[in-house]
Parts: sequence; structure tokens; C-alpha cells
Amino acid sequence: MSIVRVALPVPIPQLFDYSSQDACEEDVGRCVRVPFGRGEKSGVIVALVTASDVDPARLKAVRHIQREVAPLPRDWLELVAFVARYYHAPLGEVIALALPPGLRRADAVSDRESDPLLDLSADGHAALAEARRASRALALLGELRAAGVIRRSAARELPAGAALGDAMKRGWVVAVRGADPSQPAANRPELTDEQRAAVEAVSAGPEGFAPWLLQGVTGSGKTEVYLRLAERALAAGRQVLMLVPEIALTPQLESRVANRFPAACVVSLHSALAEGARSRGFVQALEGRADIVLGTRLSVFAPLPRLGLILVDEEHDASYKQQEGVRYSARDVAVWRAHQRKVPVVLGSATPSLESWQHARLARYRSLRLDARALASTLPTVRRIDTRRMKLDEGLSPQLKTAIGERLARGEQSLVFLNRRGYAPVLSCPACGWVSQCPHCSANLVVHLADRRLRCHHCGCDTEVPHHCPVCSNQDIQPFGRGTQRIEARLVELFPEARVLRVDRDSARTRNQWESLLAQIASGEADILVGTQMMAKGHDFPQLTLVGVIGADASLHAADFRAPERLFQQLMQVGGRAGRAHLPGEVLVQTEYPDHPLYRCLVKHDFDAFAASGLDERRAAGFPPFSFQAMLRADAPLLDDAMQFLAHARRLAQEMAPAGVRVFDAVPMRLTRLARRERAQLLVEADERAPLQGFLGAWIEVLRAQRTPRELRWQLDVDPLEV
DNA sequence: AGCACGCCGACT
DNA sequence: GTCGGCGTGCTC
Repeated sequence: MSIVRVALPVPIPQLFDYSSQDACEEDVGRCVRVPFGRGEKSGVIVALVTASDVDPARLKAVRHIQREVAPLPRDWLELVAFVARYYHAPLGEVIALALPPGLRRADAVSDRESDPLLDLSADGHAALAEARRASRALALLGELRAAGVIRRSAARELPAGAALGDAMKRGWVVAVRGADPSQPAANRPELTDEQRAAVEAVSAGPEGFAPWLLQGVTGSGKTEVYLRLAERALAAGRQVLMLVPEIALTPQLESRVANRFPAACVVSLHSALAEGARSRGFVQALEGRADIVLGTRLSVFAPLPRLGLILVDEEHDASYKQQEGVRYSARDVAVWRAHQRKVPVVLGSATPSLESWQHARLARYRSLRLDARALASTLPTVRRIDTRRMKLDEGLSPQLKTAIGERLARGEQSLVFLNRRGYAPVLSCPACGWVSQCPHCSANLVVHLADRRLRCHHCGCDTEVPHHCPVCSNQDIQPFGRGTQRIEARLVELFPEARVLRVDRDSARTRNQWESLLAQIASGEADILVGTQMMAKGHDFPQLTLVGVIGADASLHAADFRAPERLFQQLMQVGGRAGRAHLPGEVLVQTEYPDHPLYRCLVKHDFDAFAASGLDERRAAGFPPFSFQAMLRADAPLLDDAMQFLAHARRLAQEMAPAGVRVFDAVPMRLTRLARRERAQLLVEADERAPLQGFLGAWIEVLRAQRTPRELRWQLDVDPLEV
């Protein structure tokens, strides 16, 4: 009889002990089903203990230990324990988030070798040689012979892939083992000197943990560097973890990786995946059968016994930070994990986060640079259009209209970038001052003229556009401001011969819509694109030579100290869409602040100057990375409840906080009301991480013990992105 | 988080 | 007299 300690997905920071007839050390890391309260729950055994604090008579017995799957290794348990500690979340909740739901429930994981390597058998070769007449199966054999060893999933994609089942039944195609997963496809591109230098540097780097910052402008070929590094890791028999911001936006990366390493087992992991597929990928990683795990932030938790390299693409991207529940940063966890496993980690970006850039400047991270574009020889020309004393046509300057007209005449594509979807951000009555306010949020309802709806972009509230003012019945209510739909409408009027395509979350709601838009753009079926930040993310549009940026000034004076950084990253990223292949690109930025340092740096493509001055400002203001922050947020139907809780938390903090930990005032959040809940926050800051972490642990413990109004929710955000 | 137990208002 | 409100407390 033994006692196991189990982490369960409950929001309390306790572990639960159970008795078991036959549990042994081997079972640590295994999923279990246990009786809990009146029902049953699934969790993970995190330790085998000799004695429990609980009266042995009250220990319940484990119902079932999942022994079909290998146990989660020790280093994985350490990883989730670290995340629980650092983000002050219960271990069981971290484990619940890190494990695929099906696996934790200890469901059977079917189809262990789901995607075997296939090759022609001797019979297959003979059949092909003796072929007299054409058949679908023989056509497939020909294709397979040309492809060499290939995964079943890839074989199905071949032109004659439909005949695969038939060919396997005849024994012409068989599963094989032992092909070299690092063997790349034959047609890999030549490296530029910079790319080669970067690959060599990482390869020649120190054994064990080494963090690298790969700073490479858009189009400089960072992905090729990742692939070469992956190739080397695979050749050494190691696994590669590659993190990307949003896999839905990068299906081409997925196929690029798979095509480069046809014999490797490439697993992609993200939350949109069906439960079974996610469990299967996780288990393949766990059992060491996956060679490359490619995925979004949650794949940082994939167990990888042979881990040899971690890659974080677009490391500055905000989607690495989970914005609910356990608010972890997958990028930061990736660096910790690389340290734990003594492997190199490469953070790549054209516009690194100032935190990472500062690490590189202080030589805590090693620097890699790709300054030349791999394909086009020059960066796009960036020009500012001073709109201060200018008559704009629905937000469009004469220069921008002229530039679009020129592209149209040359058969090239233009993009008008505007980070605001809908037709107009607000509908208003000039007579009585009524504005279309969301009933549930402190935000305006956005006019969507395409389907005549008023929508809240925060809570999803959706009503019909009224025909007259709901207050004074004035018929002459007007949309104010501009969104993508309005710009699209004006462009259609201005350029009736052009094919105008709008690309935003409304026009690309599903993955299919998005892919069909991409296909339309790629095949040249569009002349003018109007798009939001969706357009900024890594896609190549060879015909696109002009990017017009409108309405960017709004982010210049935003309250959040990271707003300029995000704007710069966004503009540099969207600007990078212009002028690939062999056509020079141009970026026109409409602004009322042409002399603003941000735009001056942008014109010169000088991210370093921008980062340096941004860091100076942060140093002066004592912001990260010169301090460490945590945000306590509370929300309730009544603002007063949230504020009172935070005021109380603040008094507690002032009593408990050691020297060096600064406690700010509780304040309502910028978007105070969201979906009928009023939100407020309290910032805590320190110059050193250790005293802050120590304080947070004690503070949270006291706060958890408080009784709070039933409707009040609160959570702690360590290293918040938005303040 | 669930889900019990446990004391105060409007209903058959 | 009960059904049901949600405050409080526990779950190995």
C-alpha cells in the first residue's frame, strides 16, 4: 500500500493524497482518476510519499492509473511546478492547461503510430517495372518512387494519393522504419552570408544553455536559419521545439517545415486542434517519436525527452502571453526551459521586445543579425505624409491616392493599412449628441454598414443600425470616423476599375475564408487591399509594392507605455509586406506628427535607435525591464466592489511589502466596463525580481483566505503586458 | 471550481 | 407548514 500525491484541476493551491494498492516510483507523472468530493476527477501523480498530513483513514483510493502512456518525465513536472510558482497559480491548474484534455481524462490514446513512413516494397518496384497499362495505383508508385521515403499523410497529398490504400493492400507500399529524420529535402535554398554566419554561430556556441536573439528584418530569411538549425539538431538525434504566435495565420510555415524534413515526424500543436489529434501529438512528443513540435504558446509544455533546440519565432508577439487564467508568457517559459534542459534557445524577430533587446545589449543574450533582405536587395522606402494642413478624402491623402493609381497602372498591388475594422467607430446624432454606446461595455458600438449592424468589438453585442436617433428621433444620424469598410467603399468609388479586397477579422472569419483571401491575393485577383493587422503577419505577397498607413497616430499617445513599441513593431511588420521579389517597395505613412521620433526611426528602418530611445524612456520612468511588475485585477458588476477589494488588498500590501516593493493606487481599468463587469487594477512593482516574488506569494495567500462578495473575481498577472 | 450544508422569505 | 435564495466551507 502506497500513498500518491495528486495535482487536480481545482483553483486552490493544494495537492491531494490518495492511497493505492500498487503505485510505485514509476507512476510519478502518470495521469490518474480519483474520487473527489461527491464525484470523480482526473489529475497527475506528482509524488510518491511515505506519509500524508491527512489522517490515513480519510485517504481515498485511486480509481485508475493510466499506464498505457509513458509517465510525464521529471523535468516536465519541474517545468509546470516552476510555472505554478512563478505565476502564483495552483499546480493542478497549470497541469490542466499544459495537458491535452483527453490525456488528463486518461482516455485511451489510439493509433500510436498514426503517420508511419512509407516506401515501395520489392513487389512495388517490380510492379512498377513490369507495368503494362496505366492504373491509379501504378501512377502513385511512380510518384512515391520519385519522392523517396515519405510520411503517410504526405503520400495521401500526392496527385495519385487516393490510391494509397489500394497500393498498401497489394503490398506494394509498406511502412518502413529508421529513415534519417534530419535528411532535408533536396531543394533547400542557398544561405546568404549572414544566414550562414548565424547558423555557424549557434552551432559553434557553447554546449548547453545559450539564449540567442536573432534580429532580422522582414524578408531576411529568419525561417531558413531556423530550418538549418533544426536540421543540425535532428542530425544529432535531438528534438526541436518551434513556437509561433498563431498557427492559423501560418499554415505555410507548417507545410514548409514538413516539406523540408519529409522523413521527420513533425507534430503541430495548437488549441484549435481536435482533442484526439492534440493528445496524439502530445504523446508522440512525450515518447520521443516526434522530431519537431511546431505550435502556439501551449506547445511550450510539450514533453520532449530528446529536446535539443528551442526556436521562438516573432518573439515580441503579444500572443505568447496568455491573457486569462494562468497568465504565462510562453516566450519566457521557453527561455527557462532551455536553461533547465541545457539547450540553446533562439528568439527571432525583426522588432524584438525591448526586454529581449536589452538582454542582448547587456550580452545576457547573444546577438545574431540579419540586416540584408534575402530576396529583394533593398528595404522599402518609407515616407511620411504630413496631413496637418491637408484636405483628406475619407482619410486618404492625395499622395496616397496618386501612389495607388500608379500601382494600378503598373499592375502591382497596394495595401491600405488601418487597424480599425467596421465602417465607422461610432454612430452619433449631431442634434442631441447621442452616441452608439455599448450597453455592456464602456466602449462605442461600431457601425458595420456591410450588414447594417452596430457591434461592440469587445463583448460581441450586436444590434441593428437604427434609422433615426433613439433619443430625439432625428433622421440625420451619422457615422463618425473611419474603419476598413469605409475606406474600402471609398476606394471602390475612386478606382472603379480596380478589384478592391478587404482583409480583416470580418472578411476572414474562418480559416477557409482567410485562406481563400490569401489565394486571391497571391494569384493577383486583387489590386487594392484594405486590411488590419491581420495583413501584417508573415505572408509574402510578391505583387505588393505599396503600403499606405492611415490612422496610426492614435497609438502614439496611448496610455500604455508599451503602445509605441507595439506601433513600431506593427508598422515595421506591415511595411515589410511591400516590395518583395524583385519589385522595390514603398511605404507611405500619413501622420500629423511627421517629426515624432518613432516615425523618424521608421523612415530609417532603425529599430535599434528606436529601441535605445524607448529604453531610455523606460529607465527614466522606472518601467520594465528596469523594474518588475505584477498587476492585481478585480472585476465585479459594481465598480465599487472591485475598488473596495483592491483598496483592501493595497492596505494589506503596504503592511506586508518589504523595502523596494512599491504599491500603487487601485484604479479603474482603461476599458472599465466590459461585458457588464466593472474592472479595476492595482500595480505592484520592484527593482528586483526576488523580493517581488516573495511578497506576491505571501500576499496571494492572504488574499485567497479573504472572503469576498460572491460576484467579485480577481486574478494576479505577473509581468503584465498591458498596464 | 463544484457541491454540499445551513438559515431566512413567498408559495401550494 | 415547505421550496429555494445564496453565504460558507470543504474537497485527500
